[in-house]
Amino acid sequence: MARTDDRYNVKETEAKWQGVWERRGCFLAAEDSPKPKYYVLEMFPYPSGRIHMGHVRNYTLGDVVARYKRAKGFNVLHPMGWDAFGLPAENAAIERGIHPAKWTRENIAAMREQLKSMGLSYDWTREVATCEPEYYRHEQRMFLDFLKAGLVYRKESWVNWDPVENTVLANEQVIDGRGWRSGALVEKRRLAQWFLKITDYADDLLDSLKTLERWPDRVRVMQENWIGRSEGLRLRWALTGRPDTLEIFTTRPDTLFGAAFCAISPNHPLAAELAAGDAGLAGFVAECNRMGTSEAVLETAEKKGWDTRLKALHPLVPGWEIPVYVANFVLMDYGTGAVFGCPAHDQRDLDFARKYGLPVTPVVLPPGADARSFAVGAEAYDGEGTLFNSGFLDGLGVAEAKAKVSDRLEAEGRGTRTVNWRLRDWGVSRQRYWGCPIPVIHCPSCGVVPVPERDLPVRLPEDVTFDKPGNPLDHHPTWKHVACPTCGGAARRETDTFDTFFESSWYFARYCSPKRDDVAFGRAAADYWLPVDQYIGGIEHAVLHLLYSRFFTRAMRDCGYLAVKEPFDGLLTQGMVCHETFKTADGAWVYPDEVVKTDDGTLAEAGTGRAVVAGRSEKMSKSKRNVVDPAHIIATYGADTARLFMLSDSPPERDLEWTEAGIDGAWRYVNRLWRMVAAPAAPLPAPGTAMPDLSAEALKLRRLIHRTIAVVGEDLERFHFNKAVARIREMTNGLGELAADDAGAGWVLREGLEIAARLIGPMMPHLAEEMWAALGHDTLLADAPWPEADPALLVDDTVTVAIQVNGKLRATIELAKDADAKVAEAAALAQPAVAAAMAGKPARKIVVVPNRIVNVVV
RNA sequence: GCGGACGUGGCGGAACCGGUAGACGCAGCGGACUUAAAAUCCGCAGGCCCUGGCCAUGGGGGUUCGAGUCCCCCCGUCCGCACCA
Repeated sequence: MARTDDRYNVKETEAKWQGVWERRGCFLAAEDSPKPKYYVLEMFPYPSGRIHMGHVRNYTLGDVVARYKRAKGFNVLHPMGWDAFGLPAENAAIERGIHPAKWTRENIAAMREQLKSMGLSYDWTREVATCEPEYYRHEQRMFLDFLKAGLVYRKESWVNWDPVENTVLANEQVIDGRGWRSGALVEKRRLAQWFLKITDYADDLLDSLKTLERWPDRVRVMQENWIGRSEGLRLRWALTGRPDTLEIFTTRPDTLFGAAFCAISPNHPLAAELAAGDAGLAGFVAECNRMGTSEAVLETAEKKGWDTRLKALHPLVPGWEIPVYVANFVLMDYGTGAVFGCPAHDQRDLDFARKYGLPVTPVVLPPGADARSFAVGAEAYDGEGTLFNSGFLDGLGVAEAKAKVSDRLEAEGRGTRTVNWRLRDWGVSRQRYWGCPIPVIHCPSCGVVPVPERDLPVRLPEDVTFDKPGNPLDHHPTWKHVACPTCGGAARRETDTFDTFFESSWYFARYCSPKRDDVAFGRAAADYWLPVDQYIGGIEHAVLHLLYSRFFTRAMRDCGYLAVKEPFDGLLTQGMVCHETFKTADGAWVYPDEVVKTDDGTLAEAGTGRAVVAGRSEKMSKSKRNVVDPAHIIATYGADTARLFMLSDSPPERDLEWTEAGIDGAWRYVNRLWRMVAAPAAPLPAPGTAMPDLSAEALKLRRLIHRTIAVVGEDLERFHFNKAVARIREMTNGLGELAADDAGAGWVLREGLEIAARLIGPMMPHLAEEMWAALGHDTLLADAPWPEADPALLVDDTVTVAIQVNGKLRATIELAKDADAKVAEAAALAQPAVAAAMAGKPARKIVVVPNRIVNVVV
């Protein structure tokens, strides 16, 4: 447990060095440095009011990179700011009567202090908060530039509508089809909204993923799937008794002869038209519209359809009529909002066909199957095969059949080969107060008019109330009423605000010149600093934030803002911080620090004495109360201990399990390091003393020290922080074992302690400075270069070689490095254990891998 | 449902290109110091028979002189799915 009377006084020491760094401006980035630049960025936080362990992990990782790169001689930009618009501020306003602006600004102040207590090497002079007009004015102008460039348009789209609160709900606010606060059944509504044409860049966003070599593969794959390029055919089907046609999109035109139905989205214009004269269908459409807008909900819901009685004529077989259904699983936003179903070769179509008694005709024969007996049971066949039951396509493979049928339908003018994208344009309108106002004006005579540049920024009014349902901007008595900039007549401001992903799509560029009022960022500064060399944040942002930022960077480039097209050169996605959960018998979650061990070894809640059971470890969340407050940990053990724990054990990309025992272990190591310097095991020579003669033991230790420098450097380059910590611990274990107390031992001990301080510098910067000072230096470790290993100490003259018989380890021997294969063989066969394992049989073969193993096969 | 990842001792994790599985730490056990405890230091430690072996990397197959690592099948857990950030 932490004790303030320990010789290493964490509180004072950490505060002292934080003050020194700040006074000396150690971490200010310079634009005129001769050093190479390095821009390291952690995803900026939403100012919820208190930092959580996820922040501690994220910012510790970034700080290690920043400090390490600085020591390696880079001119480092390492900024921090606030993603300050968002829904929680409005919730606070509604629930607790605090104005979102006040709430947000107070939260920022509190969190800034908490971050500062972590000793992070930020250039705080570059801090930004996205909710301030100094920030968002630039994105309003950017939006208008995008508008001019044709990247912005307005269209109607579907939203979750809460009829009681009179507001649009986020997907997470829809629980089982009802509004989270009102409990009212959620409706889908069409609203006119602003969209950014991210699909214009779909090809490039997809292709360029290949160039992002320092991104995790899984993020690239997730983006690839998200963009979802698919090649297929748009195909028009004639309808019986109607002059118009139904256009569907399919990636499987080869299965057309197995078609059993067509299905259109409940939001398809045809569905709306038919519903007008069919109360049953209208009811079905309304039911579908209560389902919510999220894909996960649609895909997992029971597949349901409504037979419109309308028939579509098969495009290849004259006279073949196919029923047209309205189906809840067809998305209006994807393709044409209409599909044809081939039950034999698509699972969803098969489920649908079974439910509504539609025919299941196989048309692709799996390799080796018999055409006469092949039938589809409970599972659709979506693999390769040979076409049958398919007229002119019979005998072809799937790919050939696709080509042939597409050729014919294109020639007949009924179909068009198309590339379809899963990616949809980015809807940026939000019917919310706490966001950046969209800078346009609606005029009854001129239509949509952009706010003239001279009138920017459109400021968010602060005198609003939250007592009525709906958007406070709409209720404001004066704000939305303006004169039209074009005709001067009475007009109305857009009361929607931007999606908060808007702010986070360009903040990395704002940090390049955060103080400029005239432009979002200086061109020269952006050219110098961008792209971000290393970006670090949670895997939960793998698709949206990162994709939007990639799109924004391209859009900004095309509007002349900057030169790069990819914002983040390297990406590290960290795992979550997890903790054991605790519950009482009646299911109430209990905070870990309220759980005590009773005398008989069971767990109980501290206040009430109620029995508590420990559950599995899960992501720390307020709702499950399995949280540990970083502020408390830092106050008790210090920032270095918390940072060390974050870096030890788990690799950064994996989930990390927070444990009391683990933080204790880190705390013990902090103190152990401190004691090694405060009370060294052997007398230390003065700094800079020439190396005396070394004993064999001292030389061996020196080899360990230099090998550690080498491997820790490699580990940090690859973000293997847990391994780096292990290597440093190995080295300090070695220092602790040093027995001799001659001059050579003292000299090597000093070298080892100095190297220890320098290697832990990026991880535990306060302790490292304190050790460095205690070792007699009057310079700052924060300014010291990264240590270099002596190459002469990295090579050993002997190696340990494993000897196997039939692949099983039987002995290990010491051999000269790079010994001849013959020598290795002879040495291996001379081992008694090897002879015993061979049991008198002759060696059939001997595999020698130099410096590693000898495998004798008998 | 679709997509993605992960699975190694009691626990977190090491193991580079297929070459000594379990580095480093946590918990545990034994000892030293202490009146005692805490702290600290030293030692032991995957499992099973115990001379020496055998079995072990979610399960089952395969390739190889040799597989945690490569291939196929299966099981389990977690994450994302467009208005949370």
